[in-house]
Amino acid sequence: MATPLPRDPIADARGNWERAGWSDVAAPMAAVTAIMRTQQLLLARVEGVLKPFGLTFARYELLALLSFARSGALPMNKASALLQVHPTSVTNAVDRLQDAGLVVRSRHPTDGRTTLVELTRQGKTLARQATLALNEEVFASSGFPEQDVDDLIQILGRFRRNAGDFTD
Amino acid sequence: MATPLPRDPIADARGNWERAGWSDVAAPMAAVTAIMRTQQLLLARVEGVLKPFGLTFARYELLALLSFARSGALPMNKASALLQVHPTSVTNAVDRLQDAGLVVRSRHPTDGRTTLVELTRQGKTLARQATLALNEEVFASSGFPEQDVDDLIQILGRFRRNAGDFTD
DNA sequence: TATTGTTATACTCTATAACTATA
DNA sequence: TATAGTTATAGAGTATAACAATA
Repeated sequence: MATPLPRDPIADARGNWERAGWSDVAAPMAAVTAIMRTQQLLLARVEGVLKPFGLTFARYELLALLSFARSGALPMNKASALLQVHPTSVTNAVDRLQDAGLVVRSRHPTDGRTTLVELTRQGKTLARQATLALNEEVFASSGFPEQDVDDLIQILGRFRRNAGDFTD
Repeated sequence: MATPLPRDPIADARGNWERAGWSDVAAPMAAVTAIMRTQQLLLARVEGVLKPFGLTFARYELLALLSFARSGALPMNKASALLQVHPTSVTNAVDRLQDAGLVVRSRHPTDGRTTLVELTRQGKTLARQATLALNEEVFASSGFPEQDVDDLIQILGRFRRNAGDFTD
């Protein structure tokens, strides 16, 4: 971890915005910037935990998704939709995971256009191990007090719904 | 924007965690995942606004930082520290911005090891235009209600301080 | 010796476009 | 015609290691 700065750079940026005459948007600017930075910190932490497993966050997310799929298998486009990433990103991730022996592709029984992805036994095991590591090393001490966790879930849930992520 | 999902995938993941017996970390997992997704949505929005200016978010951040520097110039390592990115990322960004005529490098007057970065007149103009566009098209309607903005700034500020970003 | 910055290299993820195969 | 997926290609950011120059 780098040396802490003597001052909060985002609070400083907010001050700069206000002095420039943009007071009306200074707070949202600060909030958006803080989300960017927080994501960066959390991602580094998560990837640090996943690295020993040979996984990136994107690939872990796919493994985790599959591990909770009822039938154990998902169509590529379903995975793309649920993970909210581009279809080519899924193709890429599945390629790597398949090379690592963690997933296999198979044909859809009735729709010949569709490719299914499924965890191998090895993939199931690794997904579970990686999840336990994340639970213990990241989520159990996330750095957010309990009330903040609840507030974040509410606030970001409203935002994501508003942004069109889901209708629910 | 892709078709909204019928259900919130993060709420579903939280339910999966609880059913797997990981109730104690289900909420922090959901909060962390929500931050990841929110960052993705915001970044896409920001980069969409910056694209017509030929800027990425990383390069814009550097321009904005320089535009608020008192002397108008910053050492590379100072920029790296304030933006909280790797020094090679700054080298890379400055290379591109210099190619575009938006910044120039110069020698530090007293420390020969240090390289200063400074906005050109063109860089100053573009930084201002891009900022006005972001203010208008992103921050003025960020998708967060005013109270949520304030809460986010508080919650994420606590987290970042706790993570060692700043001491303040 | 320590610091600053660059270079070379490599590895992510992402996106567009063109293409095949199937419905 | 529309959909599903792959391929090729490109570009982004990031990181490590080796190196040069300076303190």
